Amino acid sequence: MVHDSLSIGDLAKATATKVETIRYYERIGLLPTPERTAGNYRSYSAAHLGRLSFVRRARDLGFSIDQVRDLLGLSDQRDRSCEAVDAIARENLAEVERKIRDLQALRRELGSILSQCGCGTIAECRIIEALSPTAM
Amino acid sequence: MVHDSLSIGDLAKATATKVETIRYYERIGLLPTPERTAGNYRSYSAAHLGRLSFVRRARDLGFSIDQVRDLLGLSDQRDRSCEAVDAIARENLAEVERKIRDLQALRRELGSILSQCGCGTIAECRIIEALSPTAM
DNA sequence: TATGCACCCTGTAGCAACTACAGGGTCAAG
DNA sequence: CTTGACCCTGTAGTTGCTACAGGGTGCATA
Repeated sequence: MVHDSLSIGDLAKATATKVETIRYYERIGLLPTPERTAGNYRSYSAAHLGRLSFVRRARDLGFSIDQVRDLLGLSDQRDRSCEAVDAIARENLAEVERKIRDLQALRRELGSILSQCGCGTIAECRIIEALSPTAM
Repeated sequence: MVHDSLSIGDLAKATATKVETIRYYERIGLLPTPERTAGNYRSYSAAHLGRLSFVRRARDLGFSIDQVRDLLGLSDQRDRSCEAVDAIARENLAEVERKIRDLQALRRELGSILSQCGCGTIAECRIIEALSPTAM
């Protein structure tokens, strides 16, 4: 591992992201501006790869860009006051736990649809109930 | 429970949704067109409430409108062929399980940030690693 | 050496999924 | 009978991408 630098296309492939999306994240300050080659090509490191992977997964889990920024801030600004970090972490933890519960309910329901299947029609589908307020 | 009909504002409050968003969902066919009162106000039932709750939660979990439509289809069209339903359920189950794994990794990391806190600064933050490809 | 071809660059415009008015009607309370 | 909270339709703006247009880079290969 002497010069493990990635082109924007490599990074895009490695993270299943569109090249345009990476440039967009750079423009809005979610990814740091990378080095440039002699020919003005962006040149990324493993750190960029890790950060972009995180962003993509967090976005896929339904966090907004601003929430992702907060989460990234937890690792970026470790010289920040502990109270601020704690508040962000605590808030996000509660949301993460709620999402896990919702997804587990959805998984149960999808699983039961699959186990009913192999017959003709669905006996009784409770998929809407799975994510309804009473299932909290 | 004789006449449990809700105004659009009631429904909005009950599901933490903007009134405009509910009308938007109706326009794109995600919510059925409700009854109208004499004064042309939308009048919703408990079924609408359940459906909208489901939509909001699924959206919050990172599913696209089209994916939500598919999931709703699982409960709406129970006369559909079993193979189609099975395919949709199976595909979504895999995605749900991946999201649960990602959220659990994120929860672990947020939890460890909180347990470290109460001191001065963060010892070592692995929040990015929590959602990096190797954590799969 | 040149000439593809795949890739990169900076724009800018379009799309998805809301969100926020503008301009006006409905209705229960006082 | 009017005032304020709510509702209506319609359209324009915002967020988070996504897709070109018009052009440069760089390597293989004829």
